Amino acid sequence: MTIRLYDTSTRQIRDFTPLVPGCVSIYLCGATVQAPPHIGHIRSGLNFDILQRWLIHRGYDVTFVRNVTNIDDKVIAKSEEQGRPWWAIAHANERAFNQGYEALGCLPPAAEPRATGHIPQMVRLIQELLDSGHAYAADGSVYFDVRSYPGYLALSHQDLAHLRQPGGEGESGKRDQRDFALWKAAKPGEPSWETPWGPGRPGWHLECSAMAREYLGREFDIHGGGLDLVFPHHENEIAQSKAAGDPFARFWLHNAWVTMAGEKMSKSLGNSVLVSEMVKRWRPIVLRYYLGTPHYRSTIEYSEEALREAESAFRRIEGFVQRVVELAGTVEPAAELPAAFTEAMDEDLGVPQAMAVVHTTVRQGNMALTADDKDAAVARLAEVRAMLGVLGLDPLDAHWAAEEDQGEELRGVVDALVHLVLEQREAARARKDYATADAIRDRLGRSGLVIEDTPSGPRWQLGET
RNA sequence: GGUGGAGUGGCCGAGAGGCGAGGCAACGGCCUGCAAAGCCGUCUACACGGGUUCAAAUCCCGUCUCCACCUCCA
Repeated sequence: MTIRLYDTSTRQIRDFTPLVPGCVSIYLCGATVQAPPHIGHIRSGLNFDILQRWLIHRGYDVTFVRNVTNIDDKVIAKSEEQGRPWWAIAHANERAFNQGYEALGCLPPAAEPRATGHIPQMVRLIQELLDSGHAYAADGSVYFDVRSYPGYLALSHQDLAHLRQPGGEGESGKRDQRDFALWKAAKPGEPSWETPWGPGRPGWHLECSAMAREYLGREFDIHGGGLDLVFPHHENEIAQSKAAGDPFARFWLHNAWVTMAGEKMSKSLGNSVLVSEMVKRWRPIVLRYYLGTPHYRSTIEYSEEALREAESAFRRIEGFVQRVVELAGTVEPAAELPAAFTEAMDEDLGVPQAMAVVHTTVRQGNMALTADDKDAAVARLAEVRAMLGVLGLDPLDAHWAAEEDQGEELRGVVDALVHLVLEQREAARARKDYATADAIRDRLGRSGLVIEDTPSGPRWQLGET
């Protein structure tokens, strides 16, 4: 069974065969760090994190590069607005992005190259494009001549003749308004780097062509990003790289966005839900479940209710995990995944169908628990852990466990205290003084503790927040 | 104007010609002193109008609504 992926350029799901057997190279367009991330940005990182984890699980040696575009018009505009250096703004936002990725359990990339750290590579690429006649310098800027590259717009299946004429404000010397800047001449006071064409800064798009080549070579397997990057960003990357002779990416994967009241969440629309805010209100693992469970090519309509549902659904899974661990101690993840799970994931990352397998396995595990079949329960937990592990959602994984550990000492103290109280309640129950027993349970409930009586005695846990 | 995407039960969310994905909520049952948790069951849906087919949520034609991109975007 091979992995199949939806390729934007062919508009169909096709078999994925890596360039180098056993190895997969991925370039993901990460952040333009002009503002802190909202949950849509992190969804993108999360979707590709799941892709990476799945490829690793399937035995590939994955090289995952996620770039940081740390210089652009908006970074400069904010710098002027706030009177802070451009690099301080870029770096603060880059840190916020990384905190977001980290909070949601995304594996760190092999490299996170920054645009401004690769000016020489960009200059080299521009020179190649000038030499081959695909680019021209004008007024200190360098533009890409879109009409010189016949494959232009193949990814988005558009026709140059049908594009709306762009406004083209502030860019002088363009031969065609549809040409795009490889290099932008510096205006007075703007950050700039010296080049043969004068001081300036990279145009958006160039950094990705230069850095993908630097880290992954002239040809690599998968290039990813949000759907809104298809045009112009990825089209322009393709034009630059292919015109310079690079075969470039073999598969193009694009994730859908998160919407608010039907509209795309975006910095410019001002309908963003910041990751830093969400992490305060929801457990990160629940956020990951919420953002990572729908199919990556489906829009997620943000809603509080859906998040609450995610919390309930995930708690059900956690409840099973906890009960088996209490019964049998820690259970290692299974080496083999259920076949249905693997089939679902192989087909363009069918996470929703894969989650259905998780839920079904949880139900079987709960049945085993009820039937006192410890071996079966342990086996189901091993499967559940393995499946959740691939999705980055295993509650027993060190990443999430560390989070819980912060309260570990306190938890021990609370446990001792609660059991002291529960002993009184058990005594009351033993003498059938249910009024007292229920009063104790209600009292604990008001403190946020949910008490469950089980055949092996009472247990407690924190209620939903 | 060009290029795409979407509309599925109370809600979320898969599927893409024939076997009720799954979850959340609700209700009924089992279990429980009562709960909780869990298990079993119930709720038979695919925007609208036509058509093709033995069979359509799925294919075709048309219509409506919403969203996105067309040089700031994940």
